[in-house]
Parts: sequence; structure tokens; C-alpha cells
Amino acid sequence: MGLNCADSVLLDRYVKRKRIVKRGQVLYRVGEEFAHAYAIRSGSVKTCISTDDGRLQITGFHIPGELLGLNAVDENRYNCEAVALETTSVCEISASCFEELARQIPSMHYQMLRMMSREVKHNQKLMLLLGKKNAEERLATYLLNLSRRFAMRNFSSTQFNLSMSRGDIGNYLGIAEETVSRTLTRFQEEGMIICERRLIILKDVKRLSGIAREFNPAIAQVIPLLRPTPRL
Amino acid sequence: MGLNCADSVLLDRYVKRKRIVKRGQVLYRVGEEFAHAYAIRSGSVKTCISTDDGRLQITGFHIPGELLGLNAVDENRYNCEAVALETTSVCEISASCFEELARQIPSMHYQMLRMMSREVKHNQKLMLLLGKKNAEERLATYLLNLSRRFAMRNFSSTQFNLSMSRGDIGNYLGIAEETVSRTLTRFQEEGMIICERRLIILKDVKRLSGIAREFNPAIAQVIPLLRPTPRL
DNA sequence: CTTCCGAATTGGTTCAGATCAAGCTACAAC
DNA sequence: GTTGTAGCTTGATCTGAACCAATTCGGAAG
Repeated sequence: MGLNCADSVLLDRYVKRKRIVKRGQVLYRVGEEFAHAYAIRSGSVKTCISTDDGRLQITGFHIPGELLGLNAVDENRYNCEAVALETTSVCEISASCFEELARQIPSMHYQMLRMMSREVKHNQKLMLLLGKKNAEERLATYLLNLSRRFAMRNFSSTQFNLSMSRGDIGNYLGIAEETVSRTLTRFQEEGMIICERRLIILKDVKRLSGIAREFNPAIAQVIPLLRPTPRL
Repeated sequence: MGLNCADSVLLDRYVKRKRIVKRGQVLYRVGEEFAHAYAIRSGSVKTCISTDDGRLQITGFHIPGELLGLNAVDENRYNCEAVALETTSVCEISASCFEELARQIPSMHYQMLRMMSREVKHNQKLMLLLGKKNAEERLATYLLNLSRRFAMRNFSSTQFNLSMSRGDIGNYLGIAEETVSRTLTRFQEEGMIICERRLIILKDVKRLSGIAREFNPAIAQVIPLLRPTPRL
């Protein structure tokens, strides 16, 4: 995200070297171990995430003077490539400043950083969902996400209560509440779930997963980023 | 976002008191000075942002065991209210742990935190755009955002080059590249911009702002959150 | 100069999902 | 019990934007 002049000065001692990157060249990929942050000097760069079938959602463009790659407390979660017609050049910034960061803050505060990082991750997935998924995919993604979170807290992962209304779910997923209702009904007719008002029982998680088209870092790495985004 | 058991233990000494919140009750509002974080004990809670005309986008639901409010390095940027039919209870967590955090880390690293925070802010706005805005609003928002960022870096704010293709813009904004093209043409016909391939000249920023329906914290505070989300 | 090719524009058609409308259901208040 | 009501479901219609297709434009390479 944005970096103003005051910020830049502070980063100077970490700058390693300047690089020219070709259009379409990938600076880093989702899931790769974190190596550098970059300050854009000219041209511009985009960051994106993708579904497991290769639909891309661009999450941001970065113009000269801006910095990127700093959201990676544990691992990168965007792909990132140069996008401008003109020459794009960047400064590499050493990863060592992050190691320092990790060493210097007490563990409790590091946990908080990790939580902010998780927040970013959640937002990524929601953006991908809002930008590129259809109603069925949105609902399936949502149910599986809830399931996983309940499991993590030692509740049943296949049977739970939606504590939120259809309207709220629709708002969250960017669809109308009627569409939520219809889609849940269809899932039920096809035997994937049992859905009685707020009670949800997942009957066929595998098929739901197939529909959800979730973010998949492993596959994201091999997408030829120069190609236009595949249509739904 | 999620908080696992290990995290919880670390936070214990900051827990202040337990609170029962009624359905629809607002825990905190966008723009308010930061006061507490909350750990959900029962029920559930939603966080949301809104456009200046009151369209809400829910950005997350929080179930028991989860923590929220920690993304606020400088100020809150969600509204947050209880959403479950059943009783929702939460633990307040003292803000002092954040002050401690701010004191303990060196200023350069604090800058990085602020940048992560800005990243979250950007993602918020993008989610609102992807979830609740139509094509015109998306484009207007995008042009004004670019304008502001160029101005911040001492470029002209009313005349600049899009370094990205129509396809990339469309992908980012969650619309087809043909729609980008058509909408820019319409803006031009209506005299709001001059648009010649990648060159953009903004002629009527005020009208564009009117269309963009940007996030507006001041108004977000008075939205009656119990009402169903207004339709577009 | 000409050729080529990717990017952009413009027109026409289609469709997923919004919107409008009418019941239905479960539960709370009395 | 009855009434009221918010939440949910289902059906019918409408529409914004996707999709498909055909040019046009502009810069790069020869």
C-alpha cells in the first residue's frame, strides 16, 4: 500500500539493489517463502490472488513511490507482476528487516501481528469471492468456511447453527437474500446439505468443496500470468 | 479474525470484564477512537463498512472463541454489532495492550505496522466496491483513487496515464473489460473526463465524487444498524 | 512505407441474479 | 389459545452487465 516520503527515508538502509522488471514478469508468487519487499520506482505492478481453477482477482495496483510485500508476516499471499506498458523498475528491500521485527517484539505482540495478517488473508479470500465467484460458489465457500471454523473450536464441523439471518449472509456474500435461500434449497435438493431454517447439516463436503473453488496456493504458482483472466 | 487457544492464553491478563450485548447492539463504530478489543464468548457478531449513502457491506462474522478489534492500529474502521438470535456475550480486552505495543516497537517497525493497517483499509474499500457498487460507481471510485495517489506523490491529480490495460482494470473492479470501456466512454460523453486510450484527464471531479459513493465514516456512525441493508 | 498484433471500442444477444410480490413458518407476546 | 411479526421460501418478471462478435486503432517490427 501507500508509502509516504517519511516512510521511505526510514527504509533506506534496507534497500538492497535496483531491478528492471519486464512487463508480465512475476516478482513473487503466492506461497513462496518471503524474500524481498519492493519499492516501485517507475512503471507499475499488480498483485493478485486466484481460485483453484485459475480465475484471477487483482487486489491492487502499485504506482511509483509505493511499497509492496510488507504484508507477509509468514508467507506471501499474492502473486505480483509488472503491468505497465513502460519500463517498470523496482528497489529490492532486504527481508532482514522483518526478521529483526520478529525478534524485537514480544511474543504476545507477535501474535497480534499474526492476527492482523490473518485478517488480511480473510479479506483476500472475500475479495476473490466477491469479484469472481457465482452464487453457488459463494454459498459453498461460506458453508465450508464456517465448518472449518467450528471444527477449530471443537464444535461439530458437519452440523451447526447459522447464527446470522439469510439477509446478513447475502449481504456478506454480495448476493440477495432470496438467492441465498434458493441456493440453499438447491443444495438440499441435490443432497449436499440438510437445511432447516438456521440448522445446517453438511452431507457431502467433498462435492461442496468441488463447487467452492477455493483459493489454492499450490496451483496458483503455475498460472501463466500473462494470459487474460479466464471468464467464468 | 480467528484466534486459537494458544493465542487466548496470552491475552488473559488484558481481559477486563464480560458483557452481554443485545442483538443489534453496536460494539463500536467506524471512526470512533479505539477503546476495546472483544473476545466472543457466545452468540456471534458482525463487522461492516458502508458507502456514504448507507449501503452496508458485511466484512466478517465472528463466532465464539474468536477475537476482534485488533486491526485498529490507528482507528476503528468497521462498525460492529451482535447478530445472533441467541444471547451474545463478549469479553472486553483493554486497549492498553496496544499502547504497549506501540511503545515497545521501534518507529521504523511501527511504520510497517501502519502500512499493514493501510493495506487492510484498502482491502475494506475494495470489498465494499466489489460487494455493493455498480459499474459506474466502481469506475468513478477507481479514477478518484488513482487521482489521489498521484497527487500524494506530486504528480498531476487531474491528468495521468493509466499504466494498466482495460482488462486489468476490469479484473480489479470485478467487471468485464467491455464494461470498463463503455463506462469510460459514457463519462467522456457526459463531460466528466477526457479519455484517450491510456491518458485520462479529469474534468469534473465533483460530479465523479458524487457517483463514486465513497466510504464515509462520519455518516456511517448514524446508520440504524437494525434495519435491513438498503437495496441499491 | 506496410504489415502485424494486441488493445480498445462498439453493437447485439443472453443470462444470472436482482427485484417485486405473495405466502408460509416459527416463535414471541398477550 | 390468538395475534402479530420477523424471517424465510417460492414464483414471476426485469435488468445490468456478461458474453460473443466484428471492427477500429495505434504502436512495433520489418
